Amino acid sequence: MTIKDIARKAGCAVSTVSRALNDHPDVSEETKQRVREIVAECGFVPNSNARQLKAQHRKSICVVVKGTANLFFEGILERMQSQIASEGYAAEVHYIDEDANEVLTGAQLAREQKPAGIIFLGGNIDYFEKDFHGISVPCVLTSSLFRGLLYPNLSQVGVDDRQAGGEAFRYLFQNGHKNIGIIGGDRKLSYISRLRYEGFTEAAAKAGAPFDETHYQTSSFRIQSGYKAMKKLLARDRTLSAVFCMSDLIAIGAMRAVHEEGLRVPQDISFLGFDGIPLVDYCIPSLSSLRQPQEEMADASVSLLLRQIEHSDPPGTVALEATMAEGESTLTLC
Amino acid sequence: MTIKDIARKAGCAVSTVSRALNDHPDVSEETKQRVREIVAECGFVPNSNARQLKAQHRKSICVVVKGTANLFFEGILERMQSQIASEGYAAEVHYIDEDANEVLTGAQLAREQKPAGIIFLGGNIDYFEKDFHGISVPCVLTSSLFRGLLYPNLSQVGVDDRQAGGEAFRYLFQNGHKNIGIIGGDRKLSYISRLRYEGFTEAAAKAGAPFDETHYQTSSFRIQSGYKAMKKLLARDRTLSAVFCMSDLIAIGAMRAVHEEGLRVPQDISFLGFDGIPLVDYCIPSLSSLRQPQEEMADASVSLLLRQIEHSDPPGTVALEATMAEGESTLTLC
DNA sequence: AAAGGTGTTGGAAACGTTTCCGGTAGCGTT
DNA sequence: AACGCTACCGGAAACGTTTCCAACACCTTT
Repeated sequence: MTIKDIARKAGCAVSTVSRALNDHPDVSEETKQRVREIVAECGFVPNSNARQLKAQHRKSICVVVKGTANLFFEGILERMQSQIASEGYAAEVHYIDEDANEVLTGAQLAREQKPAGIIFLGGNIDYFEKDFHGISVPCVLTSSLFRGLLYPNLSQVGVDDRQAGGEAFRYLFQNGHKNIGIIGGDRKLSYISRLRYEGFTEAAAKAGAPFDETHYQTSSFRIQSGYKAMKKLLARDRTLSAVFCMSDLIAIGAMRAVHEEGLRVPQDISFLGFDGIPLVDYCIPSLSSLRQPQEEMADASVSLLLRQIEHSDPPGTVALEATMAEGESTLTLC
Repeated sequence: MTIKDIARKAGCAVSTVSRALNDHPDVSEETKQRVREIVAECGFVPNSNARQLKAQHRKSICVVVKGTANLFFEGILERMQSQIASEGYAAEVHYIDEDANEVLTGAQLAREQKPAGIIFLGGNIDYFEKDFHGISVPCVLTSSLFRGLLYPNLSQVGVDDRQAGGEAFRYLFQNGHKNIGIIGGDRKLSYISRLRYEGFTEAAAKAGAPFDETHYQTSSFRIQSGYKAMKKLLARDRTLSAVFCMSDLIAIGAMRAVHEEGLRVPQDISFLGFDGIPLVDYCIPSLSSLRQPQEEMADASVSLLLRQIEHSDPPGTVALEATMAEGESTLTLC
């Protein structure tokens, strides 16, 4: 079933059918009506490959997500999907491995599929200048605020992770915690982990309570990994009064580890998570968390991208703030 | 940059370049080599629209997921992605609204994009005969085992929900629970909820402990919804000794509600979840759950679909079993 | 020397759209 | 009667591939 068949049935030329379907002004209302009827009757849908081949671009936005089964990204994604759809674009989600190169994936997508734009959700994003050579697709990086990426078409949306790290320290410190542990990503590989760490330690130094390096435990951002990391941390030092976890799932795993060791949260040890996924309110005890504004991140990403696509606006940067959402997992000591 | 440019640079015809790129046997090794070098040098990637337009089909599999931010589907999806990728197909994930018509979405996808196959993950799946009229794309429904769908190209993968419902009852009953509540989906709309409910009540009747209808509380499968449902259930009857929740997230929300009402899990009230997402092991207390085999579901779905696609095998049905994963949330009364 | 086979290549059609360009009919104006 | 204008429509080229068919060179067989 092609446009040709429709043309034959309607007794007109293919070009007329095409114009009718695209609501072109120079085809009579009568003909349009007839074409539309036949199309509806046959359940005809234009072939998108042919359409896009001709158009040389596609009205679709690719979202490259690094890592799965992570309620934080899911929340953002959900919102992005609906925003993208409401603008008349198709959203295509591509999940990639934790350790895959997201920029390369993006570059391949750009060359092969020619989407109207790409959103990188999460990930570490390096090598932009190398892999994106010769590509000029509008992109948004929704993760953190990087410097010196050298790709001229890249917008950025994210919270200020360094500031959030400082916020984490100040919150715990103001509640009387001096002996604090951190569970986060590998600071050599994960830029956001490095930023949050730096923000935290700088605030600590400023407060005259320098962070003890041995209290940093590297972990992935998964729940199992948080559990294991906490066990290791406890094996080294059982006197910690609080732990800052760089994701809520890490914190949930860590709280379980603490529970199994016979310690209570928050009486014996306090926890502070990061992201503010809906789950934090339903943990027992509910988890204090630095909430990243998921909706705003999604909205800002989509609107930046669309402005780049539709009005050729230059790429922009939207810096948001992580806000403290207090739960029951942090004890006030003093 | 098209195949034409490559041909010009290589000093041969476009057809030769095409054959070289597809590793056709009747082009000399020497020419292939030359073409490959030029392609690599220019970073050329063939236009997938043109390719697919010619091929009349795409080497890609669409996955239609109903509902987001649900760790159960995410786990399956993750596995599916890797299986699909390892078979050389591209996986395209399309999330749709909780209340959208997934079959219609699938039909549209089939007609517009012509994927090699479609996997429906979750959802209620109705109207197949109506919406899929005239379409013949291999499909798999990964959710539950339905009857009478009337689409000849549909495979099914899922656990036996009716049996699992019975299993849920027997587990709680054997542990001495007589006064049991259920939180699940709307049985009029959600087929899996109906099946699980029927399995449960039939087993209850058989055991001589018929289920009290007023102990069924309708909910969506989200955590917030589970929380609210449990509050309602408690308002009606505080003497329940156990609650069977049709998803783990419902159970987590419900346990929080119970906690806020000053009851303890499992001493005052026991919980049994459904799905067996990784999170259940990290709850406090850890959640007993009827585990659906995520990996097997993903593997079976992909392999059924591929057999339909590649060998035109007839669609099949894979019935799996939900297995009890005991946690700390159920108390043995006797 | 003619015929046939093999290995390699080029030309051209085809996939299903969109869009440019030109054409026709009907009408009013000069 | 000739002209221009508008409204509508058809033909054909083009998008970037793949693939069928024909062509050619070279070698082997008769």
